[in-house]
Amino acid sequence: MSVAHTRVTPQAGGPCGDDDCGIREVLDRIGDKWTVLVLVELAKGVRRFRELHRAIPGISQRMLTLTTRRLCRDGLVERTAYPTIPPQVEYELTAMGRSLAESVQRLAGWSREHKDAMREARARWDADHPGEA
Amino acid sequence: MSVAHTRVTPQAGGPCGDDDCGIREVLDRIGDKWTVLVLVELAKGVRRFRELHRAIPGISQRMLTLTTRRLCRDGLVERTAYPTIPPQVEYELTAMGRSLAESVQRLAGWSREHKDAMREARARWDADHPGEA
DNA sequence: CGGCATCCTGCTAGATACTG
DNA sequence: CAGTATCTAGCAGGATGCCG
Repeated sequence: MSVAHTRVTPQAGGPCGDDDCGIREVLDRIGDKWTVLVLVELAKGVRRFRELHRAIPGISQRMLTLTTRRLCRDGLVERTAYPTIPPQVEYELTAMGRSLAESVQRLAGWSREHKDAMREARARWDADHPGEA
Repeated sequence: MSVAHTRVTPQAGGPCGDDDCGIREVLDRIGDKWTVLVLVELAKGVRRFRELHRAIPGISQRMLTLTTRRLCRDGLVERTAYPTIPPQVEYELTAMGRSLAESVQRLAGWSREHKDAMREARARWDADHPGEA
């Protein structure tokens, strides 16, 4: 994801000008390591910070904070903080966020359908190309 | 996108075990900086190396080579080399590759539909949060 | 033309420690 | 509990030069 994405600066009307620029735009948002996982978890319902943290094994507090913040900034997630003690913060998908989560899950569907075929293709390729790391 | 993705090691049956693992799998393949652009360009038809290079502004030879190779390895692209002089290599989507390109373009559609809404959301957020980089 | 090898850099994200 | 701050490493990706 973001993948160090130093914007591709697609000049309008250029070769890739019309149909792929949109793609890079989404990928700059969901292409990173954690965003989709948060998205999918929130698609199941409202979640507190801690709950997200536990639901997504391996994510650090820092990355969860950064990821949720970016999602909020883009209007995909709504953050509600209750000034209780101890503090309590709830995250919830917005309508747009739910819509994105759906699209993303459709892509996940593709992945599940073709996972085996890809695994086989890779095995075949690796067999034919012995000199690979 | 590969995004330095050090595999999330999702234990089966875990909290995110069922519906997101598939997502990471695709994103590990299309989440990087160039894959989707190549995919989309090839969706338009057979392309030679040079043609791809010109069609995707900003990509380096190295990254184009790496990207096409990964796509070949995964069975999404077929590579045909003609041993002419000078050499000539053609790239073409496989059936699976076309199917993925379609899914990806649907996601791009989402992006185009919501681009403005996200831009506005971001503007609003930035206005409300002055202390940001 | 198409591709590989090498070096170098900047960003992403992990680890750790500290606050309200 | 829900963050923030800092420091660091590792890798993606850019630039350049050579080969068949």
